[in-house]
Amino acid sequence: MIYPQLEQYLRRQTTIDDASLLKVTSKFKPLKTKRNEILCSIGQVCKHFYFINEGCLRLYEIDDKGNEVTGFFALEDSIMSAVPSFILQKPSRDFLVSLTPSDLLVITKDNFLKLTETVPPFREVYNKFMEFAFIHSQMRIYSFLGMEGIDKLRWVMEHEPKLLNRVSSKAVASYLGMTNSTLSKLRAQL
Amino acid sequence: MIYPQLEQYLRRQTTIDDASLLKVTSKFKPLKTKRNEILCSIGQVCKHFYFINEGCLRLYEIDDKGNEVTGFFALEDSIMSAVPSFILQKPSRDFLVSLTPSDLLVITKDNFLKLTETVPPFREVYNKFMEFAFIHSQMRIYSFLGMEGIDKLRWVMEHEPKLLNRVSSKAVASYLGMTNSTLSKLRAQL
DNA sequence: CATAAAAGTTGTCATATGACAACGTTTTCA
DNA sequence: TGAAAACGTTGTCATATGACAACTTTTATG
Repeated sequence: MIYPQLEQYLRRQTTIDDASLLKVTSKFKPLKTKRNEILCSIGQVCKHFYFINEGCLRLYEIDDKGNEVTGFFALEDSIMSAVPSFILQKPSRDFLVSLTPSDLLVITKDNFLKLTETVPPFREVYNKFMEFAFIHSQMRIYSFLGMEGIDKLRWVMEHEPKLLNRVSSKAVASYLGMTNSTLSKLRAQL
Repeated sequence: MIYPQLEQYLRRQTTIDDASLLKVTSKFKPLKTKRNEILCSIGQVCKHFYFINEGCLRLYEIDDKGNEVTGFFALEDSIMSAVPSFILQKPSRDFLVSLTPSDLLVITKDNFLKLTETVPPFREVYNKFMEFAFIHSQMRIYSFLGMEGIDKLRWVMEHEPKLLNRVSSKAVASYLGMTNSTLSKLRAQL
């Protein structure tokens, strides 16, 4: 067991024999990051995928007005990347950063792709990640398009309570599509 | 060539030999729908995936206030389903309907899953569909969370111009997260 | 530990958009 | 074809939220 957390994650997502498991995990390398360390910058082509042992990653853009908009948060025991850039292998429109000091495992894009082609259970894991990511994005669209601010806040409290403890107000606001000060006022309202 | 459009779609998405292609396409059955025909209703567990030869499908929810919120439109030469329900095999929170009379090919969930397990190129096609769907949802989140109405409208005009010709104003408004009347006023502004 | 920078709070004010209603137009289908 | 329903437009009004600023609190770092 080189990386027990990653192994458990893979076994939870799929049925995988020990040989394949080793084939997969051996391609990952440990990486410790600092607070606000940039894993992929705007303009870079993202060449890595990450497994989070501990910590928190954030994917976000800067919109036309210069405001940050958060696309995705990922916490421990999940995988993450600057997905659009990783998939399309085009310059990223997003930053991928570790919000807190994090304990990660990294795999290169080439190794990642080779594994999806040669280890069917790994392809399944990747596919499940995409399914989850899509369903999650759809939930956000449904929840945030119509709702008023106070209801969006309640929605996150109910559906992603961890986030509110782990992430700065500023980042939460950028995730809910409102300004800092509006979030602060809504919180005061309860 | 039983279903030339479907075959072309598959060949465009992946490299697939004729035997596999036949294995896949033979599991689809033609289905003609009327305008506003319901393919999956709220509460139903979605058991099918669809390929669109011609027409337009819409996935939408009814929010707490009774307003429609559109999660996804799909036009010809793409595949679609009530994805969250299909994946999780839980009662759907969405309606999946054909906005216009449509010419579809349908495959059952069981056959679909079997194909993803036994025909690797088909798994790849499904995976690419999920990747596209996720990237598209993320684009909407980035574009719609911060933007004002007029900019959202401009965004769709630029990125999905087909939609505005094919789809009712009401449906577009529910896709942009605004009311009918607001969209109408914004259109008047140009 | 001290200082600066970042984050969060709160207030005022302007405005984009929702709610609602009245009305005209288009579509549906019996 | 004609009646009824659905759709789209436009107006008025109320309000949630953004913009901005002043201030306090927390965090980062030498």
